[in-house]
Amino acid sequence: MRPSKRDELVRKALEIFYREGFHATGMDRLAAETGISKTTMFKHFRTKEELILAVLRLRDQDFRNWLFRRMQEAGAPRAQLAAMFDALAEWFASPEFRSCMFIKAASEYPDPDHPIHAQAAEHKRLLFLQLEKIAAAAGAKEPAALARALLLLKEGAIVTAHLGHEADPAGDAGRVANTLLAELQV
Amino acid sequence: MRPSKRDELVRKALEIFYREGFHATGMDRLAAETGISKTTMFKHFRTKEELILAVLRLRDQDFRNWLFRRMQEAGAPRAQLAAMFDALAEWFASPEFRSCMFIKAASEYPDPDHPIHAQAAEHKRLLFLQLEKIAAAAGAKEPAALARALLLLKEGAIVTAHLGHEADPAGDAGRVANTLLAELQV
DNA sequence: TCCAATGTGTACCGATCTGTTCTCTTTAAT
DNA sequence: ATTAAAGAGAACAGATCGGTACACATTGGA
Repeated sequence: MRPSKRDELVRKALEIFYREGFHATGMDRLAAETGISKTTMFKHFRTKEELILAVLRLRDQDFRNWLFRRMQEAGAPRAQLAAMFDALAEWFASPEFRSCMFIKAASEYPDPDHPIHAQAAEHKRLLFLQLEKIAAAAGAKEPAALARALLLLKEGAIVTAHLGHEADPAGDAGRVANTLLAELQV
Repeated sequence: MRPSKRDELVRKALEIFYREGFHATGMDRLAAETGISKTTMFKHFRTKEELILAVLRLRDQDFRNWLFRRMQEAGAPRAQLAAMFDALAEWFASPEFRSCMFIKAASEYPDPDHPIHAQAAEHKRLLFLQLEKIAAAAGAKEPAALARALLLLKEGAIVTAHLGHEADPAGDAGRVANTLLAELQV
């Protein structure tokens, strides 16, 4: 199995699903827009659901790699935590930004037992684990609590950036985060 | 025009759309589950989109009425702000909870220019205005900034309650909110 | 060179999508 | 009691849905 076409499909499907939504994007349209034949699509993935799961796996890796790389550039653990909101601000400012793919996936597949919903939840769990580590390295008294608080602000900022009229949700979230970092920490 | 059937339709459609999603719910299935004939549905609403817009208007009123009534029961303005997160905790604990209808609507209609997306955004704006008033009444130095921060926490808690594995997102958000209320205020 | 995997193009399947059209029945107010 | 609006029921339209079948082209390695 040459993986090139498969990867190409997943990557292009990611863009289209992210831009248009899961239910709103049919397999025919996917084939037309990617230039990959339906035959091939269904040879690599038995169902649309399997393709979506592969898309979410790719997005999970891409997003976490991107975010934590950006954070690492900030240097010390505490600065890394604050830098998360700078990274978010960049993301929100990009014209392609259309909220978080996993929030959208959970919205379209609201049943928590659905595999797509579960996979989206797994992404959030992995985010939490990485953030908790950094919070511990930053010397937080309660790393898990700090990580949860920062993630609340992150999710809120994403939703608000997509849905609200606010000028700078990432900045707002970052300011709240900074007061938390000043308090919860040695 | 007797409004009873129309209202009944909107109310039942609200439940089903909220539970199953917008694209995932067809008009035929809506007719079957509500017991209201398709003829009647399309007499009251020319398109599915118009029905969804009516559903969102109803949800906006219901939700804001419910939330701010709960908050008012807490008494003083500052206590009202803190009480928002108690109300959220109740909401999250109810078995019907499936995230925020407006976040879901924006997820399924990602284009900000789409009427459904715009209507969802309007709900968030109205929430902000009401919260800003209470923040001002509570004596906040920057009522708008406080309202934005509290809403970030609220949206984050909603998303996390729906998507995450966390035990008590409303409690987490409430604790962060309390530190903000202690700081930003006289 | 030949083989087998991979891919394309196209037609097709039954189901479902939004929305319409028709006839018939119920209902409420004059 | 009459009338006009409102609703039910069911068939239908054209498009699209996820997914399949089949014949043919391209490719890479032995």
